Amino acid sequence: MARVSQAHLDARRRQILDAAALCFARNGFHATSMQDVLKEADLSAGAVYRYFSGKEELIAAIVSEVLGEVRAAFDEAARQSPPPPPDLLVASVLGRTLATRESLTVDGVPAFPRLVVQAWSEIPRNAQLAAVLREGYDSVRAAWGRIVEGYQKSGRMRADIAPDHVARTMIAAVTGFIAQQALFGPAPVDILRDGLRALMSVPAEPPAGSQLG
Amino acid sequence: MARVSQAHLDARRRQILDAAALCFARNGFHATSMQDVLKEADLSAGAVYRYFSGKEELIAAIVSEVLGEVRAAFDEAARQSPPPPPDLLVASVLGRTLATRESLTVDGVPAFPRLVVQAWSEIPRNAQLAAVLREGYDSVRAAWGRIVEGYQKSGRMRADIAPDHVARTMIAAVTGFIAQQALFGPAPVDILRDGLRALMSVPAEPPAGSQLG
DNA sequence: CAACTTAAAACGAACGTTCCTTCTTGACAA
DNA sequence: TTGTCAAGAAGGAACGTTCGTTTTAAGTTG
Repeated sequence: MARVSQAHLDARRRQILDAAALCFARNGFHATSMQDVLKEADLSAGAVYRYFSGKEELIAAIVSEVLGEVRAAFDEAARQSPPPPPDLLVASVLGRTLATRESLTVDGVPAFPRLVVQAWSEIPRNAQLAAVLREGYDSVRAAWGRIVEGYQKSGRMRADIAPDHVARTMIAAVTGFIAQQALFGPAPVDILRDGLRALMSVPAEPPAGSQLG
Repeated sequence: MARVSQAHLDARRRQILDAAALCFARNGFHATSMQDVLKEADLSAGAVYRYFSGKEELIAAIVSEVLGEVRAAFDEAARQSPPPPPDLLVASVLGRTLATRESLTVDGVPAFPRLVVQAWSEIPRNAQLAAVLREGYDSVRAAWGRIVEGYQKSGRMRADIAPDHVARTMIAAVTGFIAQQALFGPAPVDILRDGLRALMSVPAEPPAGSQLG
């Protein structure tokens, strides 16, 4: 096989990445051997090492892809106009996240949430990945903070709390729910949306310093 | 050294566990070699293998400890009487979680949140740990569900949403914030408490089927 | 035929673990 | 109180295995 088409090269690369993602979702990055990946991809070592310089590059490629998908989901949700209320915003980013690579399953459950958790676990080890994640996180935080500011300026949300704190809280809700999916299997997005909606109906303590009756 | 006191044996065991926890928080379970642990514990292989049958047992011991601490934090928060409102409930469990093993730091930041994420990443690989986690999660979910029911019955929260959904949402918020700490370093608990408090001030969509003005 | 992909065997390094030795300790006899 | 001894904890080199990777040869296509 010589001078194959670019499409073929791309397909091979994707085939390897998909096989690796499956193995990684099953066993984690470092408990997965290259030979596991080779077997899953039904390819030989020579073939795989033509596309990736080694295991670390394979891990980095998948982590980047996963983090990129998550960030894209957050960004897309933030671009909705007009900005939906918090419960819908959170639900839409979660739905979009869980829709990525839906066909890639391990034991019948989606592999993607597990890959997200695996990616998190890899961050402390890799400064470059950490920088990418940090950049994406900061950007999402800022975008969501602006949306929260909108809530507050339009009077839909009390204004005595830093928008950034609310943004971080909403992000925590989404990522926490992704973790739940990774650990306990899939669940409808409605759970988080409704749960948030219920919380939104609870009367909170008044702002500190406010006049008491 | 022969027939040393039980206290000494316990101290050695803890010394090994602490060293391993530090290494694991730094590099993850499987990228940490036994020799890394030996060096960190300042002990020889013979010593460590007298207390643990192997690396897997070391990992299992630490994961169990970490999950146990997290579960204890959730349980303690749920035992508060009378049950605090959601923002305070969430803040108290988070505070309690982050207070565990506070002195165990890597690069100056607490190791515990990282260990939590590492534990999550290990779950798909180990059915026994998964069962332990599942049991703890279900129990916390049920306990928090009962609290939410209390909110609803006392009229502090709209009652048209399943208590379990709210419980899962609050758990997601806490775990998501733990993940943030693991990835981006420590942050005050107040962020999550205030963020939740702000969300609680947002008027939500009325229940489906409710009469429209 | 030329160019290049794939297969497969094999390599060195690093891993987890074991094994044997050395050293320490507490118990006990004198 | 002191000296001796057995028990067993710790040390550390060495083992076999497995890993990621490289190399070499065969195969395939334009």
